[in-house]
Amino acid sequence: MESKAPWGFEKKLEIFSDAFGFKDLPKDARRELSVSADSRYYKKSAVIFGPEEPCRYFYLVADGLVRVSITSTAGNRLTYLLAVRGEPLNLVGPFTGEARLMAAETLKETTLLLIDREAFTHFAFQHPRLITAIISKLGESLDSANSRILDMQEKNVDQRLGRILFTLYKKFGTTLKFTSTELAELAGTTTESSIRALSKLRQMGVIETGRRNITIVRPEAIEQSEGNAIWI
Amino acid sequence: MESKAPWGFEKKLEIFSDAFGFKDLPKDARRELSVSADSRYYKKSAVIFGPEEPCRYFYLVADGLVRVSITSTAGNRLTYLLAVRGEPLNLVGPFTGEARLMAAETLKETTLLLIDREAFTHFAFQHPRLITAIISKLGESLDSANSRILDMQEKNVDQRLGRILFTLYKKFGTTLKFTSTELAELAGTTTESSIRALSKLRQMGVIETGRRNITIVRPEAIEQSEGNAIWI
DNA sequence: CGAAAGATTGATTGCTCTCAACTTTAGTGG
DNA sequence: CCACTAAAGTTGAGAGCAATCAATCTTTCG
Repeated sequence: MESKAPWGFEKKLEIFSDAFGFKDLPKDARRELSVSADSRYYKKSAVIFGPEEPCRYFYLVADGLVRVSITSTAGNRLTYLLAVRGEPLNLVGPFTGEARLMAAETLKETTLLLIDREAFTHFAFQHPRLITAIISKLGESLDSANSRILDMQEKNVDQRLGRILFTLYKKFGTTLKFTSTELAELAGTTTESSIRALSKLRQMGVIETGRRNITIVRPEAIEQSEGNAIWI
Repeated sequence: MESKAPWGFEKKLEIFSDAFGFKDLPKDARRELSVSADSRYYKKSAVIFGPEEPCRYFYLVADGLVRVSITSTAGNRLTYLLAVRGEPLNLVGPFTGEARLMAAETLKETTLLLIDREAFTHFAFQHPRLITAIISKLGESLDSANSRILDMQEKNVDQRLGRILFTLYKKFGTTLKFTSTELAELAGTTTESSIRALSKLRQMGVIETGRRNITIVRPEAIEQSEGNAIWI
């Protein structure tokens, strides 16, 4: 586990050298960013930003796990992104400054790198590659969201949950530390339905389950043949 | 109806002076674009680009109506954007050049302005305002898509169709020239269910219906109180 | 006038949400 | 260290919505 102390220049540089959109930038540019970025420690279940909240910083996960989600007026939460080391939380906010629907909170102890939004956009405009990476990532997210809409329409809960598990498997490996409720918020269903779907997969020997713990035993059984990938 | 002849400089400039993301650019910049843009005429129901097709141009609607949609392997189509004069069809493609899931086809006779993708991105990188507009628009689309996922989960067909009708009303006015199938593809349901929902609204005196024709009589009856807007 | 597109209605089925009750596990304060 | 409590997991029963299948009718257009 990383310490709560502020991160030094070298450690910050290491993140940027390894992170989405930044790794391909010239070293000088990454140094520049490392200087202007502050690290901030969050304990588990801490709120990073809420919906309707104007954007002040660009956030990059340095260590830990962050859930980015939107919540409907009816109270249903849709998890949109589970961000790990090297992933940004808000690609749009820095450019507009405006509030969106999204909220971000930590699912583990987490350290973020923060860059003042104006400083970030000023930097980005000088680096077309970064802009391209941002737009490309937004495009992927859009494709992913649209695929999820189609899934809601034509796939049943079992299939949606299978897709979610496979996506998580690719991102986190065979051991998934999530509750049934968290999976439900990814699959767009209820906790009960997600438990029932997990139950079937357990009986088929595809997964093993424990409290806050799912092990993928036979990933090939839930592999998605179709294109339409989902990113989480 | 616009002619099939190529558009002259002045008419192209007029579009850019009136279009999303471009209207705030300096006049010289808009002139420059008008020179590099070609106009192209499409008849009704023509395919502009298909899925899995690499991107060669940036497209802007000069006149007409274009549907941008994705189709699942099961054959269900989800309409993602109904683009009218001044709206772009593909904000991401020009930057990545890669194929996405989307397809675009005309719903009316349509004229598009095409800009070679490299020329467009080169131009965009020189105009931060345009970049900001693009990223902002992608953010809105993402919020819209996520709202639609939540709607699929917690709203019934009647409510979803009401929201679609109200959104179309704001964009096109009281007279909507769409089939029940097209509405179904917007609301994420089947043609039959969309007809049944329309039927209820007709009986309540909210709309009047005809072949390929819906008139919104009492828009306030379907006005959405909640935030979570949808853009189409 | 024939054919295709669009609109409509009915009947049936099944999925999944909801509500409810209960068990198990982990964590915490006395 | 134990009792208590909250979180998480589990299962069952019931109800309702909407997809599906099927049949029919109307309108438009070549």
